[in-house]
Amino acid sequence: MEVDKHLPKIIASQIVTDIINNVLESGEKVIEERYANSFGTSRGPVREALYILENEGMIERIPKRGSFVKKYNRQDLCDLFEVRGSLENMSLSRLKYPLQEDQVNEIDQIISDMATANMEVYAQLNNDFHYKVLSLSGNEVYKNIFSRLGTPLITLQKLVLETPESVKQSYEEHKMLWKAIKVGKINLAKAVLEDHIESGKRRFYEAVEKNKK
Amino acid sequence: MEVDKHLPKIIASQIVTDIINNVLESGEKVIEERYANSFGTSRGPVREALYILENEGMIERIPKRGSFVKKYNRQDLCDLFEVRGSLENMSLSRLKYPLQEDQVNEIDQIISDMATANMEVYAQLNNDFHYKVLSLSGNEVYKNIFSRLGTPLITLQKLVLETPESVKQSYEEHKMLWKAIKVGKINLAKAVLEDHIESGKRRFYEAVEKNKK
DNA sequence: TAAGTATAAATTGTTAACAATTTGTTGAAG
DNA sequence: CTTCAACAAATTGTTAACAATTTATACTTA
Repeated sequence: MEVDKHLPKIIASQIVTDIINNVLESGEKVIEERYANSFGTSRGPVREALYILENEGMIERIPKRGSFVKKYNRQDLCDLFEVRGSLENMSLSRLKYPLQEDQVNEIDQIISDMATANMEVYAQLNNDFHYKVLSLSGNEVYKNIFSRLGTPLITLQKLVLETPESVKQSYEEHKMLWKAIKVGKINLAKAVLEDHIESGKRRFYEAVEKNKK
Repeated sequence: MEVDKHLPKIIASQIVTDIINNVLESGEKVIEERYANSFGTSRGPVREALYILENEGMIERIPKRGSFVKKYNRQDLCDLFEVRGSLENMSLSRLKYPLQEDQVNEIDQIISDMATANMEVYAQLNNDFHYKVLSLSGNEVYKNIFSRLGTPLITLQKLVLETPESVKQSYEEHKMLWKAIKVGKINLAKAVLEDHIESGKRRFYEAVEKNKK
């Protein structure tokens, strides 16, 4: 990971961490001055961080009221899955073969890392995988939109991937998808992707039901 | 139009106007102090306006370098069309009949206004139409993403809708699409939408070719 | 002239104080 | 007990000055 000296981004990343770890709860107000104090800065950079996070879909800013941790309901999260999948599906139509070797190697590495990753790491690798696959098409617009959808999904992947079995199943799906892409079977890849999205949604619903109890 | 007293939004809207009217050219640097002076404010609110516009895809902010009017190439714009269409397509699957009467009336009104609108107004109405259609599904995530794609498209619609004939053709397409939605023929609507996207892209390419000369 | 370097100017980043607004609290009136 | 108004506290919005950085300019040297 590269170190980013841009202060607002550092603060933004800390806020995301706090959201993931439930230091900040869903719907909670994020008070500028508190983060300013905890970083020993003024409110300016915190403000900018909040704008960045609004862009990433983690924060909802209401003028003169404040910034709140964005609440997603079940439907919202399924929609995020769905839109992300749809973008990825479209990007598959754009692939140019042969694929670039370095990009292939990167994704190979992600798949390989997935095999032994714990839940937290897996959630991040999962996001990386989908981002890299989308990036294969070289499409800037898709990449841009994707990166705006990804962050909320990472935070919820932890919930979805509750059991080792669901991680295992997700892993197998990724391996299958990647194989289909590598050998250029686009239509197969699209079908696998569609299945992957469906089972992702299903796992998500199951996890939510479980958490209710 | 409602008056918004939130200063950064007012400034943001002025910057968008300047971009549309080519007062600010594509790729040009937007200097904070100039807008601060022209509004008689400090740089703070201008800064926030630029954050907002970054979120809307109109501005690209590069840390410590500045804010630039975002450049879109032909491929980017086609992709924006495509993603917007894809979102709209997905939302069509979510429609619940009977449609809400007030929403139907609003869209009827837009279609009606389109008949006599000039190019500038038409571009805005066009965006409104697609947004309202998407909103019929009540899907917050789709609406959210859509509103992040829309602004750059408005600015370019003026280019696409150069001739009265292309406006006329676009108008007929919208009428057809809306009719199909109203009578609940979703699959027909999807087909019409797909055509609409394709012809939109085609008109865009033609416009670009023309402008080259 | 060309390339590189020191300097100056312009611009963005950050801060701390103040203004405006919203939110919370208390107490009086019904 | 509830409702409402006045006040107090907390928080966001804005400002102006200063710091850090980038960009432009002029100058030196080969």
